Amino acid sequence: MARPREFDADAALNRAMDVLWTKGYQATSLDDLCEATGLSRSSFYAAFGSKRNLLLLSVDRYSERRAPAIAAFLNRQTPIRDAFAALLEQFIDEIVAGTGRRGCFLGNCAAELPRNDRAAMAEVRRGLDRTEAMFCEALVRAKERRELHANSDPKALARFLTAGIQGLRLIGKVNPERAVLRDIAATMLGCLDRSATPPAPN
Amino acid sequence: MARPREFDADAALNRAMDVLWTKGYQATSLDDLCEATGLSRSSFYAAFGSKRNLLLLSVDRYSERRAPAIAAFLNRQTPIRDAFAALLEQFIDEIVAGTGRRGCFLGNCAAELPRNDRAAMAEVRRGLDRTEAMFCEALVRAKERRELHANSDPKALARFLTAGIQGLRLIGKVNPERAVLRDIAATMLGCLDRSATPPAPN
DNA sequence: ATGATTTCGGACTATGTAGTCCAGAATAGA
DNA sequence: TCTATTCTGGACTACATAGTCCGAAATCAT
Repeated sequence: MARPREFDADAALNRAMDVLWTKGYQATSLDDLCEATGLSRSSFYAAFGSKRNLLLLSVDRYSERRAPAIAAFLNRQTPIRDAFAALLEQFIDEIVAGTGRRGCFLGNCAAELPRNDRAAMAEVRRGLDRTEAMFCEALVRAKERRELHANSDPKALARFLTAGIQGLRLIGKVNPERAVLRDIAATMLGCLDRSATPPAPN
Repeated sequence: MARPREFDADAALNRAMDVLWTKGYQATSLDDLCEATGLSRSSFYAAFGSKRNLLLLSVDRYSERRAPAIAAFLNRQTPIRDAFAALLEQFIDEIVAGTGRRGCFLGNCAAELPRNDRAAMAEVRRGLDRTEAMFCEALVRAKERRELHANSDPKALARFLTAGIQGLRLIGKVNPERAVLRDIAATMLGCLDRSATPPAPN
């Protein structure tokens, strides 16, 4: 029994996240956020509480939106090596094209946020843990399919791939050359080959 | 024939770099820098021109200071694999201890700086290229010593290791657990083994 | 000592910032 | 229509910021 809000808080969060991702937290002003979302200051504070709180919401939203995109690669009916190759290839394509030049939002936050902001750090960590877990599950399944050696360690591989992708995307911000990124990705994938079971000779 | 300056510009730059490294560029105020260096505002501007210019100088200084530390590892008379293992181990020790929790200054800058700041990006890139080149030279020497397979690609390996270390240090900011970092480092080193020549059987 | 010259401390400016607040607009129910 | 309730625009506050400026202090050559 009152005036309904004139904006879609969910869409506003998406747009706000996008600005934080592109410009970085510190470099984004409230005016930037209000402009991007179309909200007035009062609506902004009613919806998100504070700039700092918006960051936490944005990090969460980012990893929520990112999960299905990654899952799409990992759930393909192809060898796990090919799945990761395709995933890396897409990151590289986006970097070279320019759209991927802003890096990973989680990585950017990890680099930029002060160490004493424990809540934000925890939120970033949750996001990274999430993709690591997805990687790990896919690798376990691959191991069950005998695509990986019996002595390979899916968890270690997942951790490595998570870190490696962060490294790749970070380098991409500064050095967006396909040749460079391809070298990185190819060598990374070699780690999967190393723990891969060679195709049965019969 | 005039009053001599009362401070050591070189030492001031080191201290300023340290603050930028620890707090990040945007989050560091001129007051922070003046306090850390002991300079007054006028002296600061006389010495460094601007905050932005200090950043460029700091990035350069960082990679200058970092080079010999890395070289010390790579010039050891040990197999290249052991050299990198020791290097990674040290990064991990520093992260776990806390001193390494601020990450790599170059990586932090790459993540934080706006994409349109081409000069700063170029400076960061120069720093990363420098360590990549050092890695590459060491790997070429190792290949000549037959520690690596004849078909291994030192340049690709160097690029991979540069990116991988960035990933490791980034993860370390958020997830400073030895077990995690060890998994990452161990898997990374596996890429060297893969292109290593197995010890001669005789 | 004197004067030319440079450095230093810190006050000052102009702008940008996150966050608050309220008067008026818009709605839903009576 | 009238009222209670919620939303919105934007003015406003209080403070932090990067950078400027100038009088005073310190030095060196003469």
